[in-house]
Amino acid sequence: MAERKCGTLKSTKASENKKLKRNRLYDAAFELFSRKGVNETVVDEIVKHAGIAKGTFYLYCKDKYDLVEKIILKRSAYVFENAMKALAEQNRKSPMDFTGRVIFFIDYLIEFFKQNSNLLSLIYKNLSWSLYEKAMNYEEIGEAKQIFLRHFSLSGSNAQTAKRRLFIVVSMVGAVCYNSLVLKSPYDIDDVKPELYRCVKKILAG
Amino acid sequence: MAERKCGTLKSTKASENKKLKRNRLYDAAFELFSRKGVNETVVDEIVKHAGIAKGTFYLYCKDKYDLVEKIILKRSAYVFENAMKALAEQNRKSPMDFTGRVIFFIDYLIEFFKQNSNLLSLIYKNLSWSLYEKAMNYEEIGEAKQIFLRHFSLSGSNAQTAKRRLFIVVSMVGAVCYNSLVLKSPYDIDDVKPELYRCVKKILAG
Amino acid sequence: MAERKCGTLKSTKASENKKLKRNRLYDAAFELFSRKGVNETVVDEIVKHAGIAKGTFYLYCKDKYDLVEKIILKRSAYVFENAMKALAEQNRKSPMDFTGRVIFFIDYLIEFFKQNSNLLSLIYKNLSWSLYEKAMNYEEIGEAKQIFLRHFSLSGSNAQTAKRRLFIVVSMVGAVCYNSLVLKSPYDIDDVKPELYRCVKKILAG
Amino acid sequence: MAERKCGTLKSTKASENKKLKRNRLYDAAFELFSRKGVNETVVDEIVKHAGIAKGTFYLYCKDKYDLVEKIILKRSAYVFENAMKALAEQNRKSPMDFTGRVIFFIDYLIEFFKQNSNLLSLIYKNLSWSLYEKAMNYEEIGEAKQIFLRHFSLSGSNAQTAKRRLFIVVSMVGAVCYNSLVLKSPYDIDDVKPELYRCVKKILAG
DNA sequence: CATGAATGAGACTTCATTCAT
DNA sequence: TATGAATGAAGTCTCATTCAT
Repeated sequence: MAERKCGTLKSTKASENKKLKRNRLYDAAFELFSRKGVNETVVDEIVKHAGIAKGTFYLYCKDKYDLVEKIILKRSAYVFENAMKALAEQNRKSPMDFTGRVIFFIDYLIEFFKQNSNLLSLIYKNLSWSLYEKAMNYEEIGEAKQIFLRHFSLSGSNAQTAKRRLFIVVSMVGAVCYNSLVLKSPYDIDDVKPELYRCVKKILAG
Repeated sequence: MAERKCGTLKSTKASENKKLKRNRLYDAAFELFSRKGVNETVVDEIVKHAGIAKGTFYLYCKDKYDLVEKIILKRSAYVFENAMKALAEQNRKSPMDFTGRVIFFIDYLIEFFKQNSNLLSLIYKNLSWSLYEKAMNYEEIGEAKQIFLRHFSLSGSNAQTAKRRLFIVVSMVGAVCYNSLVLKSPYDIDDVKPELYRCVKKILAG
Repeated sequence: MAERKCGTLKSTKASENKKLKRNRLYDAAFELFSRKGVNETVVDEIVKHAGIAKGTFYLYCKDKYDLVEKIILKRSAYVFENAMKALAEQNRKSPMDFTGRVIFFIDYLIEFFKQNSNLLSLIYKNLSWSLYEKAMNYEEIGEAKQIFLRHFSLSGSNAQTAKRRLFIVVSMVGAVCYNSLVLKSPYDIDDVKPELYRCVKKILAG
Repeated sequence: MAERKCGTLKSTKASENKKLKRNRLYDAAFELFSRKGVNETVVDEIVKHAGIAKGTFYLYCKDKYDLVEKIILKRSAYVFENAMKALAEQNRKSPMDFTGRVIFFIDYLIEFFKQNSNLLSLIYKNLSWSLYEKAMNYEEIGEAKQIFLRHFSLSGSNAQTAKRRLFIVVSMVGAVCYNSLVLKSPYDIDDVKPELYRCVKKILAG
């Protein structure tokens, strides 16, 4: 009887419980996907690490690949949000020109991925255009892109050129990071950084 | 006497047959790996397409992943060899400066991968530092790298900086091509090319 | 309330079902292992006979050889337990001296294996010292050994000698049974029995 | 032309060569069968070790199991022949009674198998009544059995009893050796020997 | 909502045997 | 007689997904 009264309370508790389970699932999956790769991680292992039943897995996602995308989007949004906040804060303290702001933003991401190369690896290995588009629909992520493009449109540049230039910068920085941090190429990211930023500046210089 | 002749003929026929089989295997596997991805391609399908028996598959490679590497290395060496030849030929006809030669080389590769984006996809999705090192041990591939670095050493630049600059250029070009040609991002490679080459020039300019 | 009852019922039903499946698996595997040998029995056949899916097989054992051991240990323990019970019962009805009890015990086993030579065959063909040790950790099996040794220690004999004598008796009886019942040597076990028991008595006589 | 003349010589050479190949095949197979077991040894490995081609394997035996039997019979005959010779020699030097001769013979075999437990293992693991009968048709092996039985018939004993007694002794000694030398039971053969010979004597004593 | 036993298609790989040379 | 590349049936085991409870 008491139980019936607590209907609302119960559902709240249940939904909290659900959220908790989802987080455990996401974290366990991320840890395994990063460490072993998506194909090499089996659902059995994920649910065991998450402490949930196998059937429950399919209550939270369509399949393993759907889960990868969800995790990537969630974590990427989080990083971008923080990067934007840090940029705003820094800019408030000591205003920077456009190139300075871009470099600051890139540097923030590089420093983050230096500590979280797992995530970078996961993103790169599961990249697709469809995922990229989904990401752009996230407010936290798409905003950065818009700011970049707006600068060029304000400075009277051709919008197409601006987009392509962004595309090249992102490709370049991403690839260099991936090679350095994930493929463990012999080029340490800290050694490459000066040269990399020099390149970014040159490209942006128009 | 007839017998002796037969002996030679025999072994020739057999080894020709063997070569033929290997090529059929490599081609069938490449077609499937490119079209469907390595993990999604099953050995059964490869051998059916190649018209060989399943057991024969394991006569030519340790397993599916060994085959991927063999195919990538073989095809990459082939492309690089041709690119080097074309560069030499073109340079003979109308000599170019260093930057011109680099751009020519890059352009040759881009044009090739435009027609063979399957190979580019296969390479990227199976890239690892170990594979990269194996590639560099191929005369046809490693040579291009050496030529690039030699230029910088001759021009009195710092060797470390030269290597890093090469690393950045390769990362950038590779990523742009991959995104354009494989991920089918909305940026057509031909539209991006001018901007891309402008970036390459700026980076090389020192 | 009804729900709570259901809960118990559910788990009972499920676990009963599970036990049933396991027994079907064990029985089918035993039948095939005995009739055709372990190596000649394929998992496909076992699961077909047991009426379970292939995957289910690996829910109950690591592999085919793990299953053999499990079956041998389970059945051996069962036989030994019954032999001990029969011995106790018989001794209660008409008490026997030590040698008499040993012969009774051996005779019980021989009569059992006469009807179940399949099991004897399976045991012998998959015998190893490690399996022997696992068997000795079974209460039902190890106990018989202890009783035998205790007799000698009580009668003041050397413990080492007792153990070796047991070892010889077990080896002898086992081999004679195996040759007679499994290898189908022309020596019928019933014809050899008198001579065999005479040997046992002589050996035990000290 | 010269070749044709040498017909006889050639065939001799060829047959010598053939014999050599057969020996290499037998020795390589024995080494592998002993070390890894018959089922775990693949034909490919045998021929590689023997330095012959795969197809040649089937020129010398029907299949792997046929080869095992051939090897066992050949080696067993060799051991028995030597044991008989040693017994005759020893008996000439200092004549022994029947039991003494049996023990000498057993001891010779045990000492041999102590150095060649591989062979004992191979024999036991591939024992069948049909193989036993083939062995008895070998002069070198069957003779020992006949001598044993003749003794009993001369001493007026029942022939059936004699055969059974032999059967029990052989079973007992064989099993004890197998357990000690092959299964590596904790009972060292040298420790068990005195007790074992005591048992043999008691059994033979009638 | 949650569970986890059961499923079974299908993956990879091995290897005894054949047969054209 | 000798070869060894080719065969392909047969083997073991995995794992995403379902569904009765």
